[in-house]
Amino acid sequence: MTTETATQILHATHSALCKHGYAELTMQDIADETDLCKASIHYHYDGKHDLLVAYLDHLYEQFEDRIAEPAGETPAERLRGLVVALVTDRSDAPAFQTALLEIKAQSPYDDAFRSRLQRFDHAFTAAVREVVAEGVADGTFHEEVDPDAVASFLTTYVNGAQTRHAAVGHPLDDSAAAVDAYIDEALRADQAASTGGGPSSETANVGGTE
Amino acid sequence: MTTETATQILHATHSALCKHGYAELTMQDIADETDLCKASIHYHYDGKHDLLVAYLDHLYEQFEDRIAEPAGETPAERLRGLVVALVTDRSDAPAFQTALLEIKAQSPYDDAFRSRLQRFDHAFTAAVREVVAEGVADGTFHEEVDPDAVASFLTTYVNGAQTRHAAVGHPLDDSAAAVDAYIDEALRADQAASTGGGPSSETANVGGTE
DNA sequence: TCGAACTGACTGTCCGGTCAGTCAAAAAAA
DNA sequence: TTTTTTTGACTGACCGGACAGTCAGTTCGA
Repeated sequence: MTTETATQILHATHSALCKHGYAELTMQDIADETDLCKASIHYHYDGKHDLLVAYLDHLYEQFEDRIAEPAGETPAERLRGLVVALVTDRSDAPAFQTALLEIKAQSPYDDAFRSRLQRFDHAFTAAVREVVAEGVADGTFHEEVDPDAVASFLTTYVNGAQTRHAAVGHPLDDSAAAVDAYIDEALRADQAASTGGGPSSETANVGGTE
Repeated sequence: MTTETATQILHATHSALCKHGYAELTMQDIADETDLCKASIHYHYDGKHDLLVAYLDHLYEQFEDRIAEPAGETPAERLRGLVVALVTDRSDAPAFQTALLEIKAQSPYDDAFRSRLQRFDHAFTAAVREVVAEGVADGTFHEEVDPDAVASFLTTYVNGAQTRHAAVGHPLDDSAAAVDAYIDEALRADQAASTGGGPSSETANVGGTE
C-alpha cells in the first residue's frame, strides 16, 4: 500500500482511539475515520491487533523525535521541558492519555504491547538520564546527583501523574509544579533547598501527548 | 440474600478478576468461582456493572481497615508501612494490581468507578498526610515539611510505581527503595542532608537507589 | 403453600474476520 | 496504438463466536 494510505489508517486509528477509547474501539470505528471500509483495513493489516501494534510503532517514532533534543538553554530547562511535555494538559489529547493508559493496562496480557511500551519507558528514562548527566557535568546540578536514580525516579513519577490524572482527575498542573519544585530543590546546585513537601515525583507516560 | 452469599459472590469476583483480568472478565467466569450459576448472580445483582461497583465498595472497606492505623513505632516507620504496603510485590496479588489498573483506565468512562477510585485516592492521601503531620509535630520530620504536598507527592509516586510495574515490569522493590530513600533524605530531621544545600532537607537522591 | 433462591435454555446483539466479486490502472500481448 | 490480461485496492454482505441479560419453571425452607 502507499505510505499515504498507511498514514491515513494510522491517523484514523488515533482518532478512533481518542473518540472511543481502547476498550470500546472497533474496526468499524477506525474505518469510519477513513474513506475506506472495514474490509479494506483488514486488507492492509492482518487484524486488529496487528494494526494496534503498528500504531504503537508509529507513535514511538513521533515520541522519539519529540524527546530527541530537548529544547532549552540550560540542563534544568531541558529537563523541565522533557518532563513537563508529558505532564501537561494539552487540549488536543485529553482522551489520548486515557487510551494510552488502557493500553498500558493490557500490556501484561500482550507481549507485543509490552515490548513497545518498554521502548517508550527506556527512551524516556534515557533522555532524562542524559540531560541530568549534562547538568551534573556542567555544574548546574549537584555533583552527588545520580542520573540513573533521578531518571528512574522521574519516570515513575510521570507515570503516576498520568495515571492519577486519568483515573481520579488529579490535575496535571499540580504534578508538573511538583516536578519543577523537585528540580529546583533537589537537583539545582545554585538553589537553596527549602524542603517541604514540594517534590513529588512521578513519571509515567509513554506515549506522549499527541 | 444472605451476607454469606454476597461475600461468596464478591470473593468470586475477586478471583475471576485476578484470573482473567478486567477486560476479559465474563459473568460466567465469576459464576465458575461460585457454586451458583450465571443467572443466579444476575438474580442478586442488577448486572455486571452493578456487581463490579459493589466489588469496589467491598474492596474499599478492606482498604480502609488496612490503612486505618499504620503499624510502627515512629511516624517514619508508619509512613513507610503505609506506602510500602501498596508498593510491595505480594505473591497473592500479582494479577490483582493489573486488574486494578484496568479499572483505573476505565474510570474516565464510568462515573461510578471514578467516584470509588477517588475514595481510594483521598483515603490514602489523607492517611499519609496524617502520619506526616504527626512526624512534623513530634520532630521526626523537618518542620518545613508540608504534609499536604508530601501526601500528594507520595500518592502520585505510588500510582506511578504500580502503573510502571504492571505496564513495563519495573520492579516494585526499586520503587519501594526509592521511597525509603525519600523518607530518610527529604523528610527525616535527624538525617544529614546529602547535598550541600542548606539546613533544610535535600532531596537530591530522592529517586533512591534503584 | 408461599416465596425466595436458583437454574438451564434461550435470545439479541455486537464485532472480528472472511469472501466473492468490482474496478481501475498497470503490464503484456496483439 | 489498441486490445487483453493481470494485479492490487477496495467493498458489501455475510458468518460464527462470544457474551450480557432474560425467562419460564424447579427446588426448598419457613
